[in-house]
Amino acid sequence: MFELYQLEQLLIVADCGTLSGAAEQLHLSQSALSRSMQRLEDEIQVPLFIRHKNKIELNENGWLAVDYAKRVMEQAHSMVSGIRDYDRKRHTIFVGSCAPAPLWEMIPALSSLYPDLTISSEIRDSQVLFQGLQDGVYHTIVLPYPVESPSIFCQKYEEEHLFFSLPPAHPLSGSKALSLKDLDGETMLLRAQLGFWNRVTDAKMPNTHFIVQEDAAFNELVKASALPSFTSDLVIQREGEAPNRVTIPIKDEEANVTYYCCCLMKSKALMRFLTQEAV
Amino acid sequence: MFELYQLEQLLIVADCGTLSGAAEQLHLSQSALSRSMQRLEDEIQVPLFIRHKNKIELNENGWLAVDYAKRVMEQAHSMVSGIRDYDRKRHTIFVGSCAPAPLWEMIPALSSLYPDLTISSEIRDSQVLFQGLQDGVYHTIVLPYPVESPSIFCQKYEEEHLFFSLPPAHPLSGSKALSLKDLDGETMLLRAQLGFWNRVTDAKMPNTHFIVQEDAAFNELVKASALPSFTSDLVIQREGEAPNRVTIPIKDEEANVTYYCCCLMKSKALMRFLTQEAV
DNA sequence: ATGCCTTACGTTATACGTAATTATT
DNA sequence: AATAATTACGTATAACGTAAGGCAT
Repeated sequence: MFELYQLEQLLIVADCGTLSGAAEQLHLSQSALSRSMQRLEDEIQVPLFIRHKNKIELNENGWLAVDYAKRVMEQAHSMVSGIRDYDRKRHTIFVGSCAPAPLWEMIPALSSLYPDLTISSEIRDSQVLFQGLQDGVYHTIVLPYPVESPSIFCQKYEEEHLFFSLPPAHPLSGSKALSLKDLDGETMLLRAQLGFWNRVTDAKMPNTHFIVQEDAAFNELVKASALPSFTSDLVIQREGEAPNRVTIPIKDEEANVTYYCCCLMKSKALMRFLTQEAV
Repeated sequence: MFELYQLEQLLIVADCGTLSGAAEQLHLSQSALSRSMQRLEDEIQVPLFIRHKNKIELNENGWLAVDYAKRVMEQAHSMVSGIRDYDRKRHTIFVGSCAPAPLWEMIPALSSLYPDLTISSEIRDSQVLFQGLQDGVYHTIVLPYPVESPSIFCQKYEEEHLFFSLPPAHPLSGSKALSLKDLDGETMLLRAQLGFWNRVTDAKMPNTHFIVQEDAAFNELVKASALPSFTSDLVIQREGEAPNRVTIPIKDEEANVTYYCCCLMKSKALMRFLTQEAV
């Protein structure tokens, strides 16, 4: 049987039109390539080239062979990528969360518990997460409500409480507590990728103009801006109090969420990280 | 990139379950196969085997690799057979005839005119031949009637006249000439693969019982039998008079046919054989 | 004790590079 | 003269076989 490297060479030869050009691309001598193509013809037992004295060109068989070779090489490459993907997935824990905060402790906890595995996380709507858990897209998900199902293991993870983060000069910065609607209509800064929190703000602050900023630049932007924004107990726990900002509790019950960590019952072992200390 | 020989080896290993068994099938030493599979893993950069101290087995990646490898090897094999088929067809003249007799001279004539080509012939119904000519299935066909079409080149080839071949003891063996219906109802010997002649006999001799015999054994059977059969001027020209048989002309006009040789106008050059002497 | 896999080491086969040859532009 | 392909010959590399070692049944 011929070998894949010969098919690769054939494709380059077809592309170049000359052996010498193809040989150069292949970092191979002209003569080596010439003989390699001869061996290919010998293997198939059919001429693939029309040989002139100082010119070689593909004949009809040759062009057909090129078509076949492309398909075989594609197959071979998709074999490599397919297996690599499969292996990667086998070594990855896929986590889906309705909000960013739970991931901050979960990912390190899972990493330290499964040091050989990769943790892949994404923030999605709760319904998408729930469906994805059942479809095997996620190994574990974090929802803002508990799930009751015999096939799903669900456990309370942590709470998060939303606060307004106001510049001291803001008219309401002296308040003890505020409602979401109290700031509705203003322009606010908002982190990107907030997950289900966006549902809350959209519902309760329909007239607010949100300037959405990626996580990385968000804190800088807040520091340099006089616009109100949000923070939460988990954010503060992670990043400390924002300098030059007043943190004011939000009275709405939507501002308080309890996260629940779920996985399929058969993967219950995964949840060991809940009972261990995070690193 | 890995090579096809490694995929072939992988398939045998998967089939055998052990390296030593596979190595034997592959006429290869155990150690060579062991290293070859290690190289395969190195190429894909993913483990394919679970290695115990004195046992090796495919892991999940490995089984997936086997699936892929099967497909790649199939592709490679179909590449070889596809190209060979294509090449063979490029070197074959496909001839279709409504009856066997015209082929007896045509095939040698074409062979001597195109010594590098293979001649493939078959006997089919006239409509099938006509369609096949237009579809490119046949390069040239022989019909029992002329064709008038601007895209088809058609030329008279030769005539054939049907005779009864009777044993001397047959009641009608003294006749000067007979009609097909004169023998209808008897049991007759008939060559297989007679093409359009079968239409004639079926139509005009509906009550006759035909014992059909392959060409090879037909003459022997006729010699040893007292049953009537057919012959023709072209058969006699080819094989000589049958011994101990009386040849009687058939009066029906269907017993006389003129063969026409047709090809697509664009392949008219093919028909040079018509103007040359047969070998 | 036998079977099975891996590793080390020396060998062989196969593909390679260099160079010479021929032919074309 | 320059470009391009093939062929001959010596070489290098990559796969191979043998043999040794470890481990399990």
